[in-house]
Amino acid sequence: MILDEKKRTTLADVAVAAGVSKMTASRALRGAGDVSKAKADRVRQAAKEIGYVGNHLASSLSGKRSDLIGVVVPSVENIVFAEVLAGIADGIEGSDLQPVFGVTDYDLDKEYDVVRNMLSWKPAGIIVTGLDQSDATKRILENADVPVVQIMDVDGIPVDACVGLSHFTAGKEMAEALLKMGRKRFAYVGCGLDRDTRAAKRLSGFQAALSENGLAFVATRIGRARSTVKAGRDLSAEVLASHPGLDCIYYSNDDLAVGGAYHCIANGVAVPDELVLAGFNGLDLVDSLPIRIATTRTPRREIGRAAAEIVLNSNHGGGVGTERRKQFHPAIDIGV
Amino acid sequence: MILDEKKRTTLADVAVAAGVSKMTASRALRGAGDVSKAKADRVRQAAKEIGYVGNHLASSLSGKRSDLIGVVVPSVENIVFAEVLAGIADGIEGSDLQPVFGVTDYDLDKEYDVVRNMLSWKPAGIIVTGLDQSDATKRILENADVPVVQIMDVDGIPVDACVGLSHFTAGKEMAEALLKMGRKRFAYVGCGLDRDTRAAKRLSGFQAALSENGLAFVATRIGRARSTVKAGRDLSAEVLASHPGLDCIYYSNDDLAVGGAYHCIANGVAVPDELVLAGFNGLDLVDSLPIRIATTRTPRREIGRAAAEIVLNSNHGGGVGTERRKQFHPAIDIGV
DNA sequence: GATGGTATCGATACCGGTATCGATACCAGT
DNA sequence: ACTGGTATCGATACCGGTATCGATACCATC
Repeated sequence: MILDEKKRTTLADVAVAAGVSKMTASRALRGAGDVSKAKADRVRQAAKEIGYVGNHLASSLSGKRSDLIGVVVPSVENIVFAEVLAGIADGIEGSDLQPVFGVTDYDLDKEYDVVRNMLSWKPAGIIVTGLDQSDATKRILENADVPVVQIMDVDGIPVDACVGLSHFTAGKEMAEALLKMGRKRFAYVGCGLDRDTRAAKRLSGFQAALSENGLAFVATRIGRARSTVKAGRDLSAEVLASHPGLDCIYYSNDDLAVGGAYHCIANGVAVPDELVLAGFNGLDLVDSLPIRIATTRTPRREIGRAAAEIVLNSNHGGGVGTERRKQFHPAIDIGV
Repeated sequence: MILDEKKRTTLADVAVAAGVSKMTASRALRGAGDVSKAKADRVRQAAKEIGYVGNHLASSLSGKRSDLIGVVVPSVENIVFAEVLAGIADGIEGSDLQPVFGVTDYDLDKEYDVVRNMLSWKPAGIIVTGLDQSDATKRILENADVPVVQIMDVDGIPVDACVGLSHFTAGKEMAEALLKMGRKRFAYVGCGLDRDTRAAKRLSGFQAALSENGLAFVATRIGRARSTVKAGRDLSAEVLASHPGLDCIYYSNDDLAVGGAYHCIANGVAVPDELVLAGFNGLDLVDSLPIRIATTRTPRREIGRAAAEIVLNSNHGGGVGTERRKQFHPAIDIGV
């Protein structure tokens, strides 16, 4: 069987078909200069006819960078990061960049491995979650000669560029808003704070606002499990049982807060009159909840898109013009 | 400044440091045979000392396949696919494969482009959602000489391998369970059925069971928007207003069903006594809902993991031994 | 001692593109 | 006619690994 050769068509095939050299074909297809319009058209035509698809591996190896864009997130199950991914997908739409992702499980050593591994693809850019990597990770990022965008957080010094919001401020502003509503007896419910440094920053911002007003948390419940609706429901039940008279619970995020809402609905706790629940993120499922809870609306998708655009610009125009620090100022929704 | 050379260390550096040839170093680091234990140790030692990290692009270009595993999903915002991604991440853990993802937005043409583009990375495998790609897409998948795993669905003929469940059966079994509860006046609420063929399969399974029992949907509401909690809430309100006396609503998925639940809670509709709500997927947020709704619990994470393992096996052992069709039989949760 | 087999290693040719630089042609200016 | 500049193209050397195959050494067997 001589027919049905499995071999993919290569640039050389295109060149032969168009009657030019490989180099000219390469230039024509990339839109690089130094090709006459006539030949460029012939090349494009030939490529289309024989169904040529470039080999990304070859061009990436040869060229300075690849068409891959590395995305490092702590978890993909968390809808927040899924939405960030969606934003990134939006941002690179039409640019033939492709996202590769790595998951760290909030583990700094794993993060180092993932980043290191990612860099060996010579990505066009790398987007990592948070500003608080280990020193070793930051070092390889700095030396990598690749645009680095740290996302979600801006409370700190970025390696290169960062896009996100101040979690300290977010926590503080939420506390101030709740204080203005007249709330006085606060509890805090959170999960995984030792690993999620952004949640910890929100907490300290919240606490700062409380102590400025001579207050402090009446109760604190920090779970070690993942942040889930179920965990929120359980922890809320515990804290409400052990500390009667609370008038507000601040959660480390919406998932937990929704769990709290479920508990209140099931047990007839009047929300928000008797008790105000406050989360963080402004997820879809919060909006349609039969009761209203407070939350900070984070622009997840926009953050992803902005990060992708920074990478794009860095590759396109040399990256000098781009903003190195893009801070969003999320709105607070008090829940009526 | 001669120091601080940006150049990454390469395999040649390792070879020199270990006093062997590039080829021997390559073999030692990969664990390929034909290397004495003494030299292999020396190479590994040298690699560690100079901090060598292999260049994936070069090895991928040279080798038969890359260390990339392509994942094509219709959407990443949908928590269902995010969980599948998490399962894939689980499955490839420890295998130095990295997932690249492409998003199709349920668009067949875009799917073709994404798949085609993905294949040009010579991935170690490609995981695509669903069995119902366009003919052109199926053709390039067949000819690609790459393990292909189609996920979520098994109602049809896979290109290569598939992992998932029968959506027709899932719909049918749910209907049968609800009929057994004595429900008689059914409504259907769904979104995006024209593009989500699996939801459409569930619907026809459900209808098949109904007509076997001499019944049919009293009302049907098909939205064109994305499946969101909000859409579910709105559509539920509509259908309940226009068709009083319904005793069960089947939704195309849990997101919509949760929206329905929110509507019922807010409007005092007794669930499940007066009205049973049935969704699909068994999401986290359904479990902790203050009222109980019916759902089919799909093993999303397991599907992802199984798909990754099929790819892994195909690369490892030649892939002959692996199962080509893995069907899960999801449990139905009737919601008390 | 000749022969055959196995274990170990390295030289060389790729993989499929891109960067670089020199060659050629054509035009304007003097 | 000669020089200089620009536009266009191609030959060649990589990019950093892996596949292939031949060379060498060492041992057992006859």
